[in-house]
Order: sequence, then structure tokens, then C-alpha cells
Amino acid sequence: MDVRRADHILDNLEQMIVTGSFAHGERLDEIRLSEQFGVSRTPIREALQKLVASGLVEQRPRRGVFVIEPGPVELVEMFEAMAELEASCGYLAAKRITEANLQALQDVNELCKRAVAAPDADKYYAHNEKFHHLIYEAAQSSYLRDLALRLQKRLKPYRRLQLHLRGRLEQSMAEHEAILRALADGDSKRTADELRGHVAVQGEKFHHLLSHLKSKR
Amino acid sequence: MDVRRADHILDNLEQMIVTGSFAHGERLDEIRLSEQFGVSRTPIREALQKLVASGLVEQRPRRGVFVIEPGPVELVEMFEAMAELEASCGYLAAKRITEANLQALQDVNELCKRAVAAPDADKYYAHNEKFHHLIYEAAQSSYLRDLALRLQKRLKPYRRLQLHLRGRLEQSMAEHEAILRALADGDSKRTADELRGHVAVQGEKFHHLLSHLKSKR
DNA sequence: GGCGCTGCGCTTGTATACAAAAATGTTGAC
DNA sequence: GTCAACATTTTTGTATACAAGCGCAGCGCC
Repeated sequence: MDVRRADHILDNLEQMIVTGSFAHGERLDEIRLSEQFGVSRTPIREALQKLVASGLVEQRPRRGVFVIEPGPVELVEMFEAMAELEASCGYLAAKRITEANLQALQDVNELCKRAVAAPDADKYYAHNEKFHHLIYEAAQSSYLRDLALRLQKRLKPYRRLQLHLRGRLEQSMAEHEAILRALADGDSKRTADELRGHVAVQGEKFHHLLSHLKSKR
Repeated sequence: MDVRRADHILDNLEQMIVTGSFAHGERLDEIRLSEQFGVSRTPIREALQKLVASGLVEQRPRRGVFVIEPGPVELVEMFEAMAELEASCGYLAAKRITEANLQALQDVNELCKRAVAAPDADKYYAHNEKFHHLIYEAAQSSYLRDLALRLQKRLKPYRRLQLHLRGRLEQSMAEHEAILRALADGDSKRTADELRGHVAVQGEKFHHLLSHLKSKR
């Protein structure tokens, strides 16, 4: 089953952090966590190290590890980087995509379209994610793909927030269509631009959402 | 001094791996390393975990960690990703670069030019690195900058190889000039293209070098 | 009253002991 | 001679014990 307890703990902690079980800047107490998970400090520390490496927490020597709640600036930067990574994947994908890949993308996009028509935001979210994963794959560069996957995962909780904005689903679909056309044409620059815009708009929407929430208080 | 032994060990191991102290696929023996460094297995394991996270080694559960010697395919993919990251940084930098940043770039480029004239490959290498770092900074996106820095560090040992190819220094300088012109013009797309080409050519040269070495055997 | 010093407790970092799984060597049957 | 099953050894993963630095309260000094 769980051959290594540390791996299990890592997944749990990751989940807890992204779902906000810890306050901003809170110290992750090794002893408390070890009691909570029913293991010794060793596997806890192992998991914490990996969290540090993944960038979810910050380690201050001899002080402990603290959860990093990225501020607005960091988040905008991350969305920006995501836009660039997607643009890069699209740039390469346009040159290398196979008929089969393109067909798969169109199929997934069809599913997206139906989710919009429903409308079923959750379903759309899932298919949309698949759509982007297919583009990462089509770029045929595992290093770039892994970068994109990692950052996408990191941004997941924030991307979800802005999905329920009115009209966003329809707009997103239109962008998908444009991306598909560019890919089908094998136009790498246009694909890159369309993808960059598609992701950047998410960052902007998110930014608006943030300022909105702020002004409300 | 060395408040945490594990950090020191990590740096050493990193160095040893990139300089080829270990054979391809060799298992990093925890006990041997702990004797070698004069510490217990605990800090060794901690360092190994970080190496796993950084992608220099691979961990197979209950088997140990093994050094990953990236094959030709992986290396080409990494150079490709580097080209894309640099292009992205350039794209953003062209929109955001300040006069001061631009001047700093031009100054460093002047140093590069002198190193070429000398010719001093080592000095050129150092200044060239600074040149690219300045571009990462000018992009004003710390996330993207960190990605670029990490991959650049990873590719360091391979990039060095192809620096002594005849005529490469002069060609590289010409590319730098083109990049600077595009940046000065604030032309983000041209900057991206120039940078992509500049880095991609390194990857290609490296590829040629590889096949050359292979055919020689 | 404010400030710095000192000692105690708490937490991290490291060493060692133990458990469990994989690698390896040995023996015996065919 | 080969192969498979078992025992031994080796190595990873986890628990516990110990060391060492940081924070903070209490105390004295200015």
C-alpha cells in the first residue's frame, strides 16, 4: 500500500496548504504534525523539505518552515509566467503537432463547448485543463511540459476563482477556437500569441477579482 | 560558519555530480557518503532529497537515488526550453526595460566585446552570463527569472563545451548586438526571436558536438 | 522606566538505533 | 550445469535520542 509514509504525508500537506488549512505565514510545527499523522518527525521533515523545493513553503534555517501565501504581485507574476510557458508550448506545438493530436484537441474542445452550453462550470474546468495538457504534450518537450504542469498545478486554486465570472466561459471558448485555428494552420507565432492572451486574460480577471475583494472590505 | 551541514553537503554533491565525479546511473551510497563527509546519514539524506527535487538525481523507492546523466534527447529539450524561457524574458523585458537597465546591458556587452578581442573565452563566458542575467532581471518577473536561472545553472556544464568552437564568439557577439537593438527599440517580438535564436544556436552547436564525439568513437 | 544581559525552555538539526524490504549468496533438486 | 527456494547481508525508511541555536521571560543595571 503506502510503501513510503513520507509520500502520503507530502500529498496531504500539499492539499492542506492549497486548501488553506494553514494561516498565512504560519509555522508548520514538526512535532504537532508528527502527532497529527501518527509518525515520527523524520518522515515529516522529509515531506517538508519537498514542500520547500516545490515552493509552497519557505524554510528559515533553525527557525522552521513557514507557509508562503503569495501576494498579489507574486500571483500576477506567476500568471504571467504561465502565459509565457503556454505560449512557448504553443509555439513548438504548432510546428510539431500531428493530425491525431489535433483531432484529440478538437474532441476535447467539443466537450468544452457542451459544458458551456449546459452550463457546467466544473465539467468545463476539467475539459479545459485537458485541452491545455494536450498542448503541453504536443510541444514534444518534456522539460517544458513539466514546467507548465508544475505551474499550472500551483495556480489551480486561484484559477478556479475566476471561472464563475459572467461571460468568461463563452469568451474562453472563443479563444480556444482561435488557438485551434492557429495550430491547424501550423502558425507558431499566432498560436503563441493566442495562448499568451488566453492565459493572460485569466491573470487579469484574477487581478480584477482581487482588487474587487479588497475594495469591498 | 556552516550552520547547517546539510547545505554544505548539498553544494558539494551538486558540484561533484555536474563535474562528473559519479558514473552515469551510479547509486549514491548513503553510508559511503556519510563516511566521506564525516557526518551521519541524516544530513546526507536531506541533501539527496534536495538533489532529487532539483532534478539532478532520480529516486527509486526502497532502491536509492541514482545520478541522471541526461541523454542527447533530454539535453536538446532542455536547450530548447532555455531558448523559450530566454525568449519570454526578452519579450517582457522589451516592454519594461529602463534606461539604466539598458545602459547596464550595453556596458556588459562592451566587456564581452573586449573579451572576444583578447580573446579570452573564460572572461567572455562570465560577461555573457551577466548579460543574460540582466535580461532576466529586466523582465521584472521573479518567477520567470528564477526558472531561467535554474535551467541556466543546470545547462552550465554543457554550454561551456561549445564555447571554444571556432568563430562562435564572434557570432555570439553579433547576436548580442541584434538583441540590444531590439530591446532599445522596445520591440518585444523581435527581442524574443533574437534571443530564441541566440540560445537555440547553442543547443544546435551542442548537438553537433555530440554527434561529432559519437562518430569519433 | 527603559535597556541589556542571562538562563531556561522550546524547536530545529544531527546522530544512532531499529524495522523492513531488496539484493545477494548458498544450497539443493532436477 | 541450471534454476529455484531459502537464508544472509546490505540498504533504505522510520523512530528515538542527543546537541545546539533561537526566543523569551526574568532580572539587574543605568
